[in-house]
Amino acid sequence: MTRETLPQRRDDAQIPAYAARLNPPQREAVLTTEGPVLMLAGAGTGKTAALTSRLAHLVATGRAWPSQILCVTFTNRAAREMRERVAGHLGEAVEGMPWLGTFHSICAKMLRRHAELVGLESNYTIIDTDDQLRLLKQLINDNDLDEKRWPARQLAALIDRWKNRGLNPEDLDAVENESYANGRGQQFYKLYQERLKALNACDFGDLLLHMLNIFRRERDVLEKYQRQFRYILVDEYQDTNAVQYLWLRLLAQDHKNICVVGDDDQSIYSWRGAEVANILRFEKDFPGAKVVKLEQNYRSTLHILGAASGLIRANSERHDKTLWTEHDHGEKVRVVGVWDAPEEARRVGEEIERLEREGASLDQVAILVRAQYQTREFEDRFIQIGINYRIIGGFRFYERAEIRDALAYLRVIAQPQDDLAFERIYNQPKRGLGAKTLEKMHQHARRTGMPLAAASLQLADSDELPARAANTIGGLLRQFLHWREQSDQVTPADLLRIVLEESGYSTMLENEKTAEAKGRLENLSELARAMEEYETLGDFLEHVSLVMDNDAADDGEKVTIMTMHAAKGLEFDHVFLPGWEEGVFPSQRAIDEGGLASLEEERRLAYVAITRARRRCSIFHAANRRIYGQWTSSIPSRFIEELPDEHIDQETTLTGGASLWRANWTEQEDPFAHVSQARPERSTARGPGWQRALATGYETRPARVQENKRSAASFAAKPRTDIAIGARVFHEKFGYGTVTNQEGNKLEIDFEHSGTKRVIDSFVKLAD
DNA sequence: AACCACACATTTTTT
DNA sequence: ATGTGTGGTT
Repeated sequence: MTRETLPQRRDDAQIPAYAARLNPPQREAVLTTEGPVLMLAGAGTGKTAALTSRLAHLVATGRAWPSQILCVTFTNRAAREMRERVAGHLGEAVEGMPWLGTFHSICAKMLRRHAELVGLESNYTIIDTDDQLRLLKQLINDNDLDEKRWPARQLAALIDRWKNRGLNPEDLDAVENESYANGRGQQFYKLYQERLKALNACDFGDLLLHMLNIFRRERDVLEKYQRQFRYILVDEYQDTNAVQYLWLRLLAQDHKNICVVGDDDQSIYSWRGAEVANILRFEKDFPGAKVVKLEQNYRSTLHILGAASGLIRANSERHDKTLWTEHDHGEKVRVVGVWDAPEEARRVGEEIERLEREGASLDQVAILVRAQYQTREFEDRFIQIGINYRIIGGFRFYERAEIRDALAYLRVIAQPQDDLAFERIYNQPKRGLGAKTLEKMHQHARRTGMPLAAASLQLADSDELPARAANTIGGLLRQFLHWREQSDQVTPADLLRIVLEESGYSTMLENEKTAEAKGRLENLSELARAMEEYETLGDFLEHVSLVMDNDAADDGEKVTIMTMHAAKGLEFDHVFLPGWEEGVFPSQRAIDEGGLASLEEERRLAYVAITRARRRCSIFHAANRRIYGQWTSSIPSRFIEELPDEHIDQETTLTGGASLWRANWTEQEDPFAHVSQARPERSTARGPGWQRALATGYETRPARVQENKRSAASFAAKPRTDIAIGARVFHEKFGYGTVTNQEGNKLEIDFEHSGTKRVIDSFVKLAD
């Protein structure tokens, strides 16, 4: 961020390298090591530089070892950037910082050590939103609630909100409880938590909440961490929610060496529980806090800064800051009105081509949109005219079906209690197992309290299932036992390859001779490749669940297309901001639901977006746009009017000035007339990765899976004590019979009408 | 148990 | 418009 070299000072000799390029406020923030520090850092004012220098300073002056500093960020990207820059300061001499990471990854790490305190094992699974939703659906259906009337999504959102606020089920008040299914909110929250515990799993919110609960309940654990972390640094403090705040406060309350950095003008996450209030009341929480304001902007030209500052001034709830810069005016922010969205994409495309001709790097060009659906228009256009682009966010690598299937296999191997994963793949590839078999397995699992996989294995060893299904299930489960043994002996990547072959998953895709299947296979070998750097399966799975970003091989220069939210913390020479229309930005939701508060949040988002630009910023608005397949006309965003005139240049492709804008488009006869050019086919080009994967090859011989009595037995539930050899019993399917043999909870029964069968004790009742 | 057709919501944003 | 999830059909 700090690209400028400040005038050299005479006393340089006494200033360590990491502080030499800092301005006076930054330096103050770095050198004030003891006690609470609040760093109010406007956009582009070099807060990361200050933060990383502070880290370097703490280590270099011997105040703390890297392992004694807790440094929390909000996103993985920020953590990565921080790590790299600290490494730059400290050199190779110091081993990386173990406690630098996102709230979630740090809590996950802590929780592995203390899992037993909240009823989990240390190899617990972190489930994602998808699994969470499936789980909740099951709960809702099992408890005779109409999922149509009380959607799982709604419950998921509520639970998330509660967890963000640090509330356990028993902490809910009547109002909260009432918010789902007529007062069953608490009941379902509690059921959900119990279910997670049984699955040895937790969701994202739990990572924080469990650790907070532990800190609240277990003094000694808290004190251990309080002693360990002599210094605490928090990035993007304006984005912290209640749990994060409480968690930090507990950790810092002893020595109070906590330094938080943030900017209330860049608070754009209130919808997920972030409380700007946290940053506003920091001085009350930590009396005597040193407040440092960073106001010199090193990033943008004066016009860009002026436009952004003018816009944000329209907000009422904010700390007034005066950003200034030594840069020159540069070009004014351009505001361009066009007829419709395709024209918008054409214009942006043309300008990018011009920038390219002028020698600009595409890596320095970004298109920032309000919502994901806006990316499509640009994607189509760029494919057509051949501009390289990358879309950040959107469909993620780890969310693709084949990747999730592969991960599900690995999860079952790593964590036999992971029912959700097992359910996902028990018939994938198709094994001829269906809903009926699943129902049987569920029943048995519930009756015995065993995990689904274990219950299924036991079931398969009995005669409860049709022979074919039993064989299939038994075979699959024994494969899992085999893979589980392998998992200690081969690398995670090889394990995946073995599993994909032996399970028939690869074969399934190979038989499907479509381009799509090829792509899937390629994705899977990409996954295996990505796994090479992990030593244990557990490490890899944790990485996958916490670090969902996909920075796979980025070859060549590309234009970046992403949401404004995702762009926070980034900077580009050239920024395009399309879709500044009422209803798109500010979004319709913000307009009709949230009142002033959400409108101000949208405005902060606009501020964030504009301040990403270093040299040039162009704002577009279209008169017509297709949203959800519907053509809609719209008027320019109110944010455009709020930009100070002296910093912008307006233009429109329509006849007449901007003032006639509205009259112009309403009178146009046929808004659809020129919109109908054919779209090019989506490119399906595939790299050579897939052929390479085939050529490389590996053992493809099917597994020879031997009986594994030991592991099977280790799954077994407690045998019943009320049944003995000779007892007369009743079985729903086979009728009455006499027990002729008992081995653990497996019975051999001579049935009066069905002959001799092996069944599981929980399936029979004692006959009277 | 696999396949197909229809209805439906979905589009903010992320760990 | 597009994708998902449900329900009905073969």
